[in-house]
Amino acid sequence: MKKKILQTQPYKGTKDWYPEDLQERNFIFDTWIKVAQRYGYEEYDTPLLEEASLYRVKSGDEIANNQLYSFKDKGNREVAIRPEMTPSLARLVAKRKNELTFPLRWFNIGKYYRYERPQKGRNREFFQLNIDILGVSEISAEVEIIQYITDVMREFKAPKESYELRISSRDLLNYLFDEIIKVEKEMRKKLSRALDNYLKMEENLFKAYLEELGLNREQVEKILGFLNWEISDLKNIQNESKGAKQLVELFEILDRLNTPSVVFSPSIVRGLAYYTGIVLEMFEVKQGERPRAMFGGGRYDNLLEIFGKEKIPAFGLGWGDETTLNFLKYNNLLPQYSNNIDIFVCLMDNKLLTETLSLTSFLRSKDLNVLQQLKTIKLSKQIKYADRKKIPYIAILGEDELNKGVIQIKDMNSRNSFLIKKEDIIAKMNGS
RNA sequence: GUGGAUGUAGCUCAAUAGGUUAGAGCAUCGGUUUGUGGAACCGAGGGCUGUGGGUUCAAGUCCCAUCAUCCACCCCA
Repeated sequence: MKKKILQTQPYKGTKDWYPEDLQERNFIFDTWIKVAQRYGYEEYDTPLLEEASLYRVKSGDEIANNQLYSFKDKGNREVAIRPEMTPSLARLVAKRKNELTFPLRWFNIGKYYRYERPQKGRNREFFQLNIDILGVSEISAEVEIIQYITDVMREFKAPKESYELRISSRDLLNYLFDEIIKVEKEMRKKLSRALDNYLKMEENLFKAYLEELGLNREQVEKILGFLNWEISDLKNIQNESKGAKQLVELFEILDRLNTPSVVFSPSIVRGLAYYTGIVLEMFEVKQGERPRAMFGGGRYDNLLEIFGKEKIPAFGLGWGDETTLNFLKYNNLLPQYSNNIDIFVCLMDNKLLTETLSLTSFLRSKDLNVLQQLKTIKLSKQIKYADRKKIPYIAILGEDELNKGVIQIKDMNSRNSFLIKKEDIIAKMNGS
């Protein structure tokens, strides 16, 4: 019988996280968390598994069926691995709606699965930060989340020109559809997708595409006009369009706050699902390349409808790990890898094992991260090992040191070593 | 789901036109005498050439299938 040899590569669309990789990921997570807490947001979590129906309520949604990892459990329940956070968030909020104190400011960093064709920045398993504010219908909610984004980018030390936060409004889009070109439901869907692609396509091709969809010349010209609107144009229609009014207000505030890298961009649409007002999308800007989307978010005021509860105004975003990692790598903003080990304790002789271990325990009790050599090999090998691991100090406790009642400490950078009483080690290491 | 490109050691790549036992650099491990690292020199391990089948005296190389990766669509809740 031939033995089946297993492959070492991970399941399609997933990846392994070696210590160096995990440290990069944690750098992102730590930054997200640190800034979120600075804004008073509280962390929550939900199960990885949910009943599949939670994602199927938006019936007819092909995506929910095709890209959902789902299966029947042993009790014949249809279960799905969560592909996004928002329905779960809605569930948690709906369940305790009457006892929660609004506004609610919550965040979570979690793992998600989507069954789709992997490509750059898009895997089947991915992580996402979800940060949401619930219970505020005013534009100040948008402002706060945008400030959060800006602060995270600042923590990342991302140059202003390396990214661009594009903002638009679903209400403004509806104004275009209802008042300017007057189109019906089906056409809106197709048009929304087309608009989303505007910046990717050449203008002639874009025009041709719109005509192909069945729009007349006049409508096409009006759409192109719309796509070139700036905030100043919105001021003229403030009284007719709620979206325009909100965008004008939002950008006035962002301007006064000197918010970097934010632009009004009428082509931002963001999916079709539940967004109701302001929508935004973060883009990575590279020289000589088309900007690439990093993450997005928006206002979704109909959140609790599926649970038969009263609506709650909400604004939030989902920020993925992979695109962010690519962004930080490209801009060289990731910290150098470090294993955080402070000192390496050599083992000179098996007879000295207990003495050595108690030295190590002592150092650990002083809050140092200590790596202990566990078998006696040549000292040069031990030092080499510590060097490879870039440990800044090593401690040597042999017969000589033991007789004198001292420890030998070696500073790996200066290559100097000195004898010292173990009680004085901490002060010496901090002082030097 | 559609179209295209690519799979050789941990990594980057070689292997004339199909022709011995698939090579090199980097990395890893060991040694250059026994309590002191980075260099240099010497040496070792590591490959079912992604997987399965086919053609052939002979396949890393040609053909088919399959899996995976990358790119462009689709989509992005």
